[in-house]
Amino acid sequence: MPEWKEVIAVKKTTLRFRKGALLFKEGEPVKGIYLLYSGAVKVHKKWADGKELIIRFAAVGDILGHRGLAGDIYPVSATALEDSKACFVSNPFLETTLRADHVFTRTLMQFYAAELQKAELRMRNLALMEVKGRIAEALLELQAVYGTGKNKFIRVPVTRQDIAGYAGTTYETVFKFLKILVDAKVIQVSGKSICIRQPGKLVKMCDSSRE
Amino acid sequence: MPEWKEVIAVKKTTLRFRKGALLFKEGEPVKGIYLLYSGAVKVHKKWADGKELIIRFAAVGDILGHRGLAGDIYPVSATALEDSKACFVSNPFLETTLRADHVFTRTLMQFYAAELQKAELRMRNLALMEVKGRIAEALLELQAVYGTGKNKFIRVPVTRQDIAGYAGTTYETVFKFLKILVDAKVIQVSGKSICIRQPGKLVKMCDSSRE
DNA sequence: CGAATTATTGAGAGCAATCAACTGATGTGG
DNA sequence: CCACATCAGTTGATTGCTCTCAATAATTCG
Repeated sequence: MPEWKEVIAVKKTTLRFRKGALLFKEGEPVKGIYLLYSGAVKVHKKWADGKELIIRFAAVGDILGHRGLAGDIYPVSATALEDSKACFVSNPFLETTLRADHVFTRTLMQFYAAELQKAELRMRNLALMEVKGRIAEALLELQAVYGTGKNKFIRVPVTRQDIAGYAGTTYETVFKFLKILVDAKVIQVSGKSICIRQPGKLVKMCDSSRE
Repeated sequence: MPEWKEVIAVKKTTLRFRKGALLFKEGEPVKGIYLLYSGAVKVHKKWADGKELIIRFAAVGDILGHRGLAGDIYPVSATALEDSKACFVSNPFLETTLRADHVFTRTLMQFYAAELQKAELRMRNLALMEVKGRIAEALLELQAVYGTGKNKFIRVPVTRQDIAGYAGTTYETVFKFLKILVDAKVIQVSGKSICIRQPGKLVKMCDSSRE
């Protein structure tokens, strides 16, 4: 866990969340931010018809709920992908820290700037890549965020529904494309775990000429 | 212009940019940030085949190039939509200000947080809305950013190419949909100017049930 | 006035969403 | 133990939208 994040981790109000539990919900008043201690969390935003887009996947050490710093209500929801623990930092405590520790404030600002760059990259991908490419993106992103364990399998249980939610497509489309990838031996699926066997081929199959 | 931005505007190194001129370019080393004094600027990001996505439209008072704070090179380009003036703030000066003025640093951080929220909203729209809805978004966004002058026309010259670039679609598709909107008397076009006559109907025609 | 660029329009193809059907696993009541 | 229901996972067919390409019209510019 990056050192700077320990500044806010001093306040050890650790909360536990069962798989599927909500850390916070879109529209609720902002009470503070969370620092993920263990587990995995998805941040998502609703749309019509029960559709939603997964904004990002958060791993151990990541900050959650910081979007709320700009307003009074959370613009997104956060749901545990597996049993997780998170350190909760209340707004008053955060305020005090921001006022007292200017280095921390600057580091947090740079963290925001970096998040913004990622968001822009993702905006571009969502707008210009076609669905296959976005699904590939989702897989690569999951691996980048959570890493791989034994057998090179991605270290988090993901449903096809989640992949669809991240790629901005439907369950069925994800299903069909994953099947193609499995048949081509580019990836391997076992239960809720996925293993990327040939990342290069994966990218190539999405013909999405990268920047 | 918001007061707080004047903190960095003290340094009056005002630069002029002709319509179409680049303020900075994707991939170039970051030299500083810009504060737009007059005119209008688009921020865009390249992709394959000469395609690009317009990340945002900036109006007078907006900050440009701040994404670069997180890295050494600009992740995006900025191009003047019309003759513009921008106050350039070099990195060293910005560094000094950030170190000295902590209130400014905090305000800038909150600005980032707000930008992040906007980016997420846009991510969701780009991923889940269909093309018509995204074009409508583009029009409404342009009006929100630049406002309207006499005749209620949006106060900036926009090409259909730019609308396509913002909506993540093609020139022809924008052309055809705008024609439908004009025929339905929802909007009005005159040269490079656009006027939204019936915003409600515009939203409805995109069937995109809003949040 | 001719050339080159840009605007406009139509036809066609391809992709992905939707819908519907099927499979198999699990559970429930008789 | 079996018949039935339920539900998630899986697959195919269809439809509609949007991109691409191409052809024509209009405009700018030399």
